[in-house]
Amino acid sequence: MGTTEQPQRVTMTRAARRILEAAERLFYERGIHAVGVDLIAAEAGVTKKTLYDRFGSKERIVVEYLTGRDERWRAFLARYLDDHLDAAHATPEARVLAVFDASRAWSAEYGAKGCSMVNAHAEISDPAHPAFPVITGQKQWMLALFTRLAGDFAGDVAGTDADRLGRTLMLLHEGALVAHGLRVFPDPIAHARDQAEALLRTWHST
Amino acid sequence: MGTTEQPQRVTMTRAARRILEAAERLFYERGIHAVGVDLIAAEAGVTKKTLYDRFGSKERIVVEYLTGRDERWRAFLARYLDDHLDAAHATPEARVLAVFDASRAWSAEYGAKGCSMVNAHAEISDPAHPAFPVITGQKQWMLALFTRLAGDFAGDVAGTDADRLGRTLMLLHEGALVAHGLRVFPDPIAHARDQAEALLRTWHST
DNA sequence: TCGAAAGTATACCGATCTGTATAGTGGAGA
DNA sequence: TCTCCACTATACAGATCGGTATACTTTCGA
Repeated sequence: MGTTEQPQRVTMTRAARRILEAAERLFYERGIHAVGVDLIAAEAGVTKKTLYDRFGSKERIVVEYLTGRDERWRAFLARYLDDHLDAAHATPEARVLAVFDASRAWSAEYGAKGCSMVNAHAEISDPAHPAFPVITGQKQWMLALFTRLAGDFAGDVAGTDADRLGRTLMLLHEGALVAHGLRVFPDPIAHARDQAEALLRTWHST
Repeated sequence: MGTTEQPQRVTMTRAARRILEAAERLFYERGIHAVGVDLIAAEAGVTKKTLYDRFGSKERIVVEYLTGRDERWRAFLARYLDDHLDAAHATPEARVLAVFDASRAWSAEYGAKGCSMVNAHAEISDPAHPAFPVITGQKQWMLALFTRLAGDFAGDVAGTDADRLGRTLMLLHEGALVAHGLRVFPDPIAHARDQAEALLRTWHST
């Protein structure tokens, strides 16, 4: 083994990008198992040889799909907060509500079928699947985010109150994504935002 | 066409029941597209001929799986409320919280991977699929249930307040099911219950 | 200029997919 | 007793699955 092996990294050529774009759209809209590699290659205008030269396996494309979407969401959120909050003077309340606003904007454009992580988890049963940590990692990251923001708001000593509030915000947000994807009622993320606002208003009296 | 056609109804023989039981378990644990009819037949200890004689198609088994699970959940809930509430004297608060308690008990036993409707929706893209109304119907039923209970609690004139509260309870509950399936944090349904309790306590001051 | 990398085109592999065909068995009711 | 009917057993059809092989072309930087 003279050369350094790097079986992990994908060389992101132009064709690879088109493949990933097609896969992201198809996986999200139709589900992972319902989409074959032949269809992905065809939609990307690429031969299967190229697809396997770049990614090596379908499983790999799935992992890349989920990590890519997660990264784009986090970048979208960071930019949204930058654009809509005065970093120095924004209140803790405003920060929390801005997350819901960002999620609403994201979902309106890219989230017609709800959360891609939840949907992927429905299709992946094996916890040893390489996509599993991506899915759970995204949820843990969101929970940590809400908990941190809740800590800024609640300002208690032990942090248990921040945990409680963070988890409640997480549930409201997660429920809103599901309700959005399933069209349970109109604009559920806006409703979640309003209820988060009311929750923060009355929080210290619980 | 002398005989009355009834292509809808499935004759529920003993073999059909075993097929459905196997399908329910496999579909829920591994996903719908990941499970083939050969596997279902094998797990049920039945030949494929019998499977197709009873159900006619895999799609039909999927519909029967979802409707069956929905019916069982509603029966479970009704029985739970009967057993844990004094029908005549239970307060509106207690009724709402009992729904969360029932959901927690159900999920502990049958809901390790979250909501089967949400998971099925992740795999079914076509709104014309016969399973679609089953999925959306279950969510609408739950929303109507929460809204009705919220109406008993809020007791306003126009019902808009009941709608608001019902939707919030729906989001909390839906989020808890997702968090439970993804193991985002321990016992999210109990947390949702506690937060619903706090929400009802402070509701009239919003 | 020349060689490596990235790409196309096409054909193929074995496995698995949903669904069907044929032939036969066992039991229960009229 | 005879006739449905639910069932087993096995084989097969045609399509699609993920993945590979062979041969050729394009692009581009050292």
